[in-house]
Order: sequence, then structure tokens, then C-alpha cells
Amino acid sequence: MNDKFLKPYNPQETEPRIYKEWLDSGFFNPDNLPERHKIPYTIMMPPPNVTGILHMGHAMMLTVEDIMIRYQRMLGKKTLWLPGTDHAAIATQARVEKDIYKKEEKNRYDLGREELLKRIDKFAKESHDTITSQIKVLGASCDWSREAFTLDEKRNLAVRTVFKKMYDDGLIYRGNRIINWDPKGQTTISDDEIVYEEEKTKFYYFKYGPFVIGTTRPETKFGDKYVVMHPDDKRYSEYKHGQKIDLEWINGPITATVIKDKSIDMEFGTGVMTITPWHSKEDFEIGERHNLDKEQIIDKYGRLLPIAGEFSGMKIAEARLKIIEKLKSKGLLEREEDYIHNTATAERTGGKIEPQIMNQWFVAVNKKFTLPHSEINGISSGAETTLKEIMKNAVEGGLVNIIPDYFSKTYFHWIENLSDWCISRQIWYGHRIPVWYKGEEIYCDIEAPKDDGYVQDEDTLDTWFSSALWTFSALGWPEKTKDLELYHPTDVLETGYGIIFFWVARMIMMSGYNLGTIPFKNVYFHGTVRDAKGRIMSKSLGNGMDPLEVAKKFGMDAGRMALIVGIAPGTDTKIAEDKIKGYKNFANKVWNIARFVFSNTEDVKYDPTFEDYNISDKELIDERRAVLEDITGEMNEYKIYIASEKLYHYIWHRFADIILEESKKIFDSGKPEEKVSRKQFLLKTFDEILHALHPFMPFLTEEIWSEMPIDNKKLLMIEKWPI
RNA sequence: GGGCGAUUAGCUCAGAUGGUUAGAGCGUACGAUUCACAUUCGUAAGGUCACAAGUUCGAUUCUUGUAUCGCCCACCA
Repeated sequence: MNDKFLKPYNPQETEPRIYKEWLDSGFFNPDNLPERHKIPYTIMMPPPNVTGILHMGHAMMLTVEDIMIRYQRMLGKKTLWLPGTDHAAIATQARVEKDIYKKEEKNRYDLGREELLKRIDKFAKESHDTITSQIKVLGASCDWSREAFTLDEKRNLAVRTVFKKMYDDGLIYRGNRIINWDPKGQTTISDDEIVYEEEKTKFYYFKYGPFVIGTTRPETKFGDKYVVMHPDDKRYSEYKHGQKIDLEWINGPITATVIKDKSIDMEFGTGVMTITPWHSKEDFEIGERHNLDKEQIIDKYGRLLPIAGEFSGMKIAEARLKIIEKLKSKGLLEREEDYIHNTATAERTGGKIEPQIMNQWFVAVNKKFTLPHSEINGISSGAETTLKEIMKNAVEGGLVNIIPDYFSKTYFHWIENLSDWCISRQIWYGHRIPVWYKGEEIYCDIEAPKDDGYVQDEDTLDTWFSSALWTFSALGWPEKTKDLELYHPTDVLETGYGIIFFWVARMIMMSGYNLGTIPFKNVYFHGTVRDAKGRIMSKSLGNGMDPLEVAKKFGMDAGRMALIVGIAPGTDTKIAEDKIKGYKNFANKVWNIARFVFSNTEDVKYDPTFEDYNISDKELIDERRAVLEDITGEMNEYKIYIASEKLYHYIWHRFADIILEESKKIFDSGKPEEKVSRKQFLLKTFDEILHALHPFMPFLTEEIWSEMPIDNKKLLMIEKWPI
């Protein structure tokens, strides 16, 4: 027995050494796996954003995926786990801009596009290096030779190719539509990037000719020359649709037009409202229905335009108070009430969203097009379909299996309410839109036009556009690569349920559209990792836990176990140091089992094919097989949270507590045959335990197994799973 | 406002396609031990499985409703 077993297990020394052995072996790359590994099994790593460092949520994700991959590798699959990072356009740019402003008090316009991009690239590179080294500490057995970045050249080609194809199919279009404008970030954002915050404000009632209208936003009311009510509202039946009414308003007399529209809620306020189609989605839609004029009131910096007369140039907050004052002095303010409502803010910058009508690029989700090749249920090759239908059918037909199942309900609910996706962003870091203009002419192609005089669109694409291509772009598409043929569709997408819409749905959409296939067969949602008090870990709370610290203090194997045992998919979990410490003790327990087994079996030669067991050992073998079969079943159903717990229990409370204790008596006073039988049994059982435990605690098991008295052995990571 | 989920031992959570004593980890109490164990082992206490009604021979598990909590979505001016 190696003397190192006389000391407690030392993960800090072991883990980096073992990771290097794995890397040197080349077995993370499926091309280098032995002959028996034939059937492909693929996981694309959800690329972490290059905005900083990994947190415990990433650690959980990587652990779950590593367990799946290691398990499948041991089963004999040709396993590819492809790592990468995400440029995360708006998040990264916002982060770097903030840093620059703090240090130099300069904004992006002071620096200019080129200089800002240079600085972001540098930051992204550093962040990437930190992240990849963290992934290695976690023990991730991913194929570094295939690493990809969502903003590298190959991925950029994929993005341009898709854009061009969708443009030609009429699925990407440019239009003046109402979008979410973030005055702080100076960009549009998609509906999904909005977070609602509760706001206490005032609800004002103003006299508007013969009506009383309610509003929370007096500063938008300058252009309001339409007064809208429900056609069935008896209180206002004397007013006819299209009727003109002269009335006194903020800056003098105006002529208002009566509009009857069924979208009006008769119960709310006075049942009458004026509309501002340029700055409200609902008003915009009413305006579209009745073909009404639209006027811009607020500019993109949140200041009032000349239409506001004496209030022109003022910021919203300032103007609001002054306008109320004026209306009050004119006797037009009837009353005001306290009001609580949700206000839209930008997820990344916290800016207050100001709806605006702008010329932007959109993906049409309800537009029909012909899908030349389809493997998706309910859509035949060459049939007409829509992007929405692709998303719906892929899951409805059971091609994409969502774990846990109840998230498919959330998914369908979202799809039903889905509208076109605004993909253009007025930021500089990201994939530039492959469209060029010359006068009125618009040119869209993969490459820039050769003729002079074309100017490229200034905007970049929503970061999720490139993420949506990830399963196939990272395998080399649009090139027809061997990898693409072999590894797509992938087997599992493992990610947080928080990005089901942002990412999961859009991957299904893009894979369906571009390849006619699903991007993955299973979606496994992990929950959110929270602190011991159930709070989300965040920088501002200072309650974050650094995976590197965990590795240093307890060993990563212990950290991994703490992140998966007993944690059902889709369920949030609280993690405290006590739990990790428990699995550190477990690692040491396994280490000591090794010490006991090895030191008590030195006088026999381990024979894995030994069969001459006595009756009681045979019974134990049956039991062992039953346990391992049970665990295998759970693993095949992606129930790693149960499999790991059962294994833990068998190792500690069955094998160590009962079987080893009993063995002491046998070694002390048993018959010679009994001793041999038991020694072979212990070696064989421990051997299988190390195999089964390997996906969960890879470092520890690899280290111990290297001391197993077996001839010509390689690495545990490519050994056969015991069942 | 719409949707989804949760409510099981002091704490954190599993679980049962309905059927004898409902589980784990941590914690607690008592005892043993340095004989593989930066310890570990044994024993014990502790639960009308949120509440109510229904289906059933039988429900904590299925159905409906109620309450509380959480999450997601949403244009009520």
C-alpha cells in the first residue's frame, strides 16, 4: 500500500495533478477515445458570459454536465462536451463602460467605436482566461481543442449566413415599429430584457374638453389629439367616432378627434384616455388600427422636443411637475391619486424604458416560409410553416424532452404570447448587422458589397442571436463539417430555467429553421443556487461563494457533491459551508476505506474474475449489483440527485459501516477460504464503487484507483461503467 | 391580471404510478471508541406529510376548493 494513504486525503495537492493527467491523456477529445466508444453523445456547454468570474451557479451547471458526460463516457459513448464563452454584447459593454467611466470619467462617445472595442476585447480576453481556468478547477472533462467563442470569426460567419438567409426569406425585416428604448444604455432592448419594478407615482385626472382623462404621464400629452373610449360605453354615447372637438389644452387650444376602440377598459379611470402612439405600445396599436398620426414627444435622451413648447428641452421628471403646475393654474387638473404600478426598466443598465418608434430590425415569428428539409413533428419537408410553429411542434411532438416536465407549460405559454423579436442594438460590441446602405438602396449579404459608396449599418445584433445558433455554429456550421454530422442534434442542453425564453426557445427556432432539426433531445433545467438564507448570491449582498475558494477549503469533489446530491432539477437550493464540509468528510471516508481495503488485502492478488466466493459474500454481491443497477436506472433518467445519494449511502452506511466492520471479525478469526473470499470481495466491490463514484467525485476516485492492484490499467475516466 | 410551482422531522430537502412501522443529510440527547477514519461508530428523541371536502375497501400520494409562500409572464392608460 502506498504510504500516502496513511495521511488524510489532500485534495489541494491531488486535484490539479489529476486534471493535468486527464488533459495529457487526450481523452476529453472524443477523437482520442478507444475503439469501443462509437455512439456519439454530445453536450454543448452553455457558454459563460465574459463579464467576470464564475459563481456557484456555473459550478452547479458544470458539475451536472460533467457527471452526465463522464457517465456516458464510461458507458462507452463517444462523448463530446464542447466548451466556450459568450461575448454577451450588452452586458460586457455596459460592464467595461462602467469601469472606464469610474476611472477616467469618459463615455463611449469620448473614446470612439474603435478604441472602446479594443478595450472590451482586452477585458473579454482576460475574463475568458479566468473563466477557463475556473472550469478546469471544477474538473470539467470538456474538449478544449474544440473551444468556441460566440464572437469569433467562425461564429461571425454563421451569424451573417443566418441573417442573410432569413432576410431573403422575409423573416428578418426592417421597420418603423414601437420598440423598448433604454435612454441610459442608448439602445433598444427586447421584451425579454425588461424587468418590471414597482413604482409609486401619482395618477392625475385632467379636464380634456367635455371629458376627464387619467394619466400617469402628463409629459407625453402634448401631441395627444385623439381621445379614445369604448364603443359600448353608454356614458359617452353622444360622441361619435371621428367627431372633432375643440378644447383648451396645455399650450393653448387644440382640436381633438374622438376614437372608439374596444381595447379600452370601461372600468378603469374614467373610461376615457388620450393616446400617445409614439411612446406607448398599446397606443401605437390603437393608432395603427385607426390609421392615426404619430408624433414624437420625447427624444432618445429623455428630453422633451419642441412640440412641448415652453417645456422643450426639459428632462421628463422636471417637465412633469411643471406641466402639472401649469394645468393646475389653468384649472384643468381635476384631482390626483396615489398610484402603484409596475414600470419597465432595462435589465442591464437599470434605465427607465421609454417606448419609441424607431427603424429597427426584427425577426418575424408568425410569417410563413417554406422549410425545405424538416425532421420536426407535424412539419413535412418543403411545407410552409412559421418560426413559432417550429418552436411549438418540436416540444409538443416530444422530440425535445424538457426536465422537469412542468417547464414545458411555461414554454408553451410564452410561445402563445410571442411577438416579433427586435434584434438590432445600438451598441458597438457584438455582431455587426450585415447590411449596407447607399442612398435608398439596401444591400444584405454575407460579405460587404464590392462597389463604392456603401455604408454598413451601425447597429449590432442582440447577443442571443448568436447564442441561438450555438449548438450548430460551435460545430462548424455553415461548413458541412464531420462534427456537425456526428454530434448534432446534441443529447442534452443543461442550463438554468431563467433562460428558457432567451435561449432554449430560440435555439429550437434557429436549429429548426437552419437545419430542419431539433438542437437537443433533452433540456435539463437546474435550479438557482442561493445562500444559506435563501437569498440569491450577488455582489451587492456580498454573500457570493467562489468555487475556487470551495476547492481550496474543501476540495472540489466535496463542492461538486454539495451541488448535486438531493437537488431535484428545476428546484432552487440553499448552500452552506456545512453541507460542503459533510462531503469533505465523505471524501476522507472513501480515502480511509481505501486504506483499510488495501492494507488488509496485501497478501492476495486481486482477481476481478474471481468467482469462488462463499455464500454470504455471494449475497453481498447480489446486493451490490442491485444497488448499482438501481443507480444506473436513475442515471439513465437523469436523476443524478437520487443516484448520487443512493451511492453515498451504500458506500458509507452499508459498505463501510456494516461490511468492513464484519470483515474485521473474519480477518481476525475466520477460516482461510473465508478470508480469501472476503478479500477478493472487498477489492472487487471497492473497484466497482470507485467506478460508480467517478462521475460524481472524479479527482478522488481517479487518485485512489491509480493505486488499485490492477495490471496495465489506464485511467478510471475511460473505464467501463460497472453495469 | 394570467400562468407555474411549493407547503413532509428543529433546519435543508427527498419520496411514494394510493396499500403494512413515511426517508436522508445536518442538528439534538445519551453511550462507545483513538482498534481504516483531521475522527468515527451505536442508540434514541422528533412528523394527524398546510387546511377542508370529494373519489376509494383504503389518501400524506388522485380530484376540487381554501390559506400562506415563491417564481415567471403582462400595454390597464
